[in-house]
Amino acid sequence: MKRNTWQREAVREALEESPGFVSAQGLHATMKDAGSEVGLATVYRALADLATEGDADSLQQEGESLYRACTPGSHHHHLICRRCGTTVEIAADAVETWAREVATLHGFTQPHHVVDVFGYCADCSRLAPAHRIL
Amino acid sequence: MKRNTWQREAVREALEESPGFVSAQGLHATMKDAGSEVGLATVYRALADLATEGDADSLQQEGESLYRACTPGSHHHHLICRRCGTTVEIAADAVETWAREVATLHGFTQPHHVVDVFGYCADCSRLAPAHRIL
DNA sequence: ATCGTTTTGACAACGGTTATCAATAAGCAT
DNA sequence: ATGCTTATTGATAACCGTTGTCAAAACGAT
Repeated sequence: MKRNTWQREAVREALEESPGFVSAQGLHATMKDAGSEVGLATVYRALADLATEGDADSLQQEGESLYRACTPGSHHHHLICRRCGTTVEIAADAVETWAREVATLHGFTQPHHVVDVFGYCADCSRLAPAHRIL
Repeated sequence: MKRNTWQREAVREALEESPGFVSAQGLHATMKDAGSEVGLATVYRALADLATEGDADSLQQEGESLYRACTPGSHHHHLICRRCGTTVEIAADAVETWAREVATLHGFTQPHHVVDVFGYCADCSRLAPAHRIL
């Protein structure tokens, strides 16, 4: 049976207070700074649980998993700032149906999809002129 | 100045002969089995170069980077079989414009996007009935 | 309070990737 | 061809995020 511990709840709360996507290690550091004495392994486990339960979104960037609290049950995608990490949730039914259709068209079943848009948010666009070509 | 070595060319050719996405280590093993004596580090470097030059697509799955040769210059996405790795290149102008629009709408600049669809291809759907719920 | 089972957490181990650095070889100039 | 400069190679070590280990702690039912 699944048990409720203050650690898991602390991770959930810390995640909800984080503005954008955070890494497990980052969240652990934040929590430690805030005085919460939670083990690193526990943070990893709690985040993985939250993700499988649908209470958190996760994405992979540069070899590490990033997490973000999300409204449970709703399927959506993200618009993420490459510099500051600010994230906007975006829903796009058109993309959902497109993904399903293109999969079926090629005989694929049980389709999943990964759709994320990265860029520089308004603020960071202002601060950082294009010294990055991409 | 950029130099041409037989190692880099060997990696390019091995990648082009691979049917789906391959990992750096997998490609290295394949090449070694085929008698090509190329260092692992070199394979990593060559694949990274190919990806930045636009001659290879890359995606991240389960903590590792996978690569695939692609027609240079063309932007497209993939429909990937979760079981056998077979890959279909898909073009979707609708998704391209959608990504650009949603980014601009929220004030984001220099938008990139990651759009990949995973599923079980026709063959694998037949072989593996749904003992995986997702 | 007691008990059985789950969870925790410090640390080791793991796996993919990158850095190191001496040895090699590509490409240019002569 | 020869030498020279410098990018590249490759064996290995280091790195870093993540997961396994396992004894100790604690949840929840009784």
